Amino acid sequence: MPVSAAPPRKRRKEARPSELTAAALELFVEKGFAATRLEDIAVRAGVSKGTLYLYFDSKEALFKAVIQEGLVPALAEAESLAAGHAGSAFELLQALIEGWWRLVGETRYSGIPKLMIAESRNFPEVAQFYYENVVQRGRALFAAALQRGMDSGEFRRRDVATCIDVIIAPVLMLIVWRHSLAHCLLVQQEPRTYLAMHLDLLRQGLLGDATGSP
Amino acid sequence: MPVSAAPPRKRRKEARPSELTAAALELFVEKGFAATRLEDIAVRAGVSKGTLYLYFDSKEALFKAVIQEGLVPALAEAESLAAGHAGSAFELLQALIEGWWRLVGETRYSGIPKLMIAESRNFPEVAQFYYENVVQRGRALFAAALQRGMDSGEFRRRDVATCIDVIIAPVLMLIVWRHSLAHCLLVQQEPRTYLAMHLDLLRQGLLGDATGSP
DNA sequence: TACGTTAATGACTCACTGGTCATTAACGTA
DNA sequence: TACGTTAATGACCAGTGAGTCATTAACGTA
Repeated sequence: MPVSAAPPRKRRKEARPSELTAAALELFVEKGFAATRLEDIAVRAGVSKGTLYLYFDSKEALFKAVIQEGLVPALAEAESLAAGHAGSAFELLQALIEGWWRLVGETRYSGIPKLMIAESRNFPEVAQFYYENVVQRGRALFAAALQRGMDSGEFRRRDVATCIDVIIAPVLMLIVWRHSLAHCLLVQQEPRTYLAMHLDLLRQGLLGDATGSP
Repeated sequence: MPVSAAPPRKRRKEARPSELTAAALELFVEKGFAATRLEDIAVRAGVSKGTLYLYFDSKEALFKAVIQEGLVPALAEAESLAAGHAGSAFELLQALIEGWWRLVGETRYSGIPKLMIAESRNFPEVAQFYYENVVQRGRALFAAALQRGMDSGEFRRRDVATCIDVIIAPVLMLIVWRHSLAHCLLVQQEPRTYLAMHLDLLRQGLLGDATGSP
């Protein structure tokens, strides 16, 4: 009887890839691409390093898979959410921010923006993909809401593209913050309070005279 | 006569450290800590790797020096700028954001927030330093402006701590964006336009009834 | 000019990790 | 139960890069 027997192997071809990308996401977000060891990813996924190479050609291929799977589903859901919305433009904006928090902020995928910020310049192709398939689609979602509000006179007229980025920044910063400095500080700000404040300021900032003075 | 003579050495004990931290800052911001080679830093600073070790004990020590020198002087300048300001609270806010852009956004130090976002969790001690000596001091600057505006009735009453973070987020995001995704896209947004939009939305969001309805 | 001090160098070491592959064993099937 | 397929393993290899140190040469001084 061996003192410490190796745990019995399991053959789970179907489940491995997603378990590996899940483990990789966590570690890439925490440490960054270069500082993450494949060995650690494998261990976290409950396999050996060799197994990882059955499913991914290289460390970089694994990284690409993590980004490609990451936010695209959440975005699709957000798009259908927006399509089925019936309230005012501001309520839609509110729903989008709320949805962003529920679909991304509270999930493990909230780490992806931090990861892309850190690694964009090391992986321009991945950055390109992320820009086209996440950033632009996310912007379009907010842009539609803004445009609708301006056309109906609910919002003041402003440059939509610029306006979007200003509106999204606090929402993005919130999750980036929680995955970076906040992790070392135990000074957890309450996310809902923060988002409510953002919407409160926004309500006054967007609503108004409707004259569209530039 | 040697075909390719090594360039003559120069003895410049005083200048080396700052040249090394400058080179290190650029490369750490671009690639991250782990993916940056000390050899590359040395070459960019015009010295050999051995020389680097005359001035810094280790790669991590160099990193700490980069962060510690980085934003502290700019912050001191911003503090004196705020102390000498005489206009309305909103004008002070405007001046702070303008100053932030001039003193940080347009300099090489604008990369530091991106760097800290990427590396905080790998260097909790450095994160702690950064939080206490940069984040908190920066917040205090904005907090004073906000508090003044609320006390005088210029701004609506809101929770100052939360409000600050919402206000700072777009300003921070602007420079983070420029050091990450924007670098791969050539889709350069005009920073001044963006900041003007932020202030425009803010003016409406902060100013108002002064009744302080929560 | 000759000499001593020390800034600067770059070849070297060694630990580490991405990637490989021969071997092992889990599981379905006959 | 016996056997074949293939998922899984982990020892191994090779390239890389942080950190060292004996040697070199710049510069101030006598």
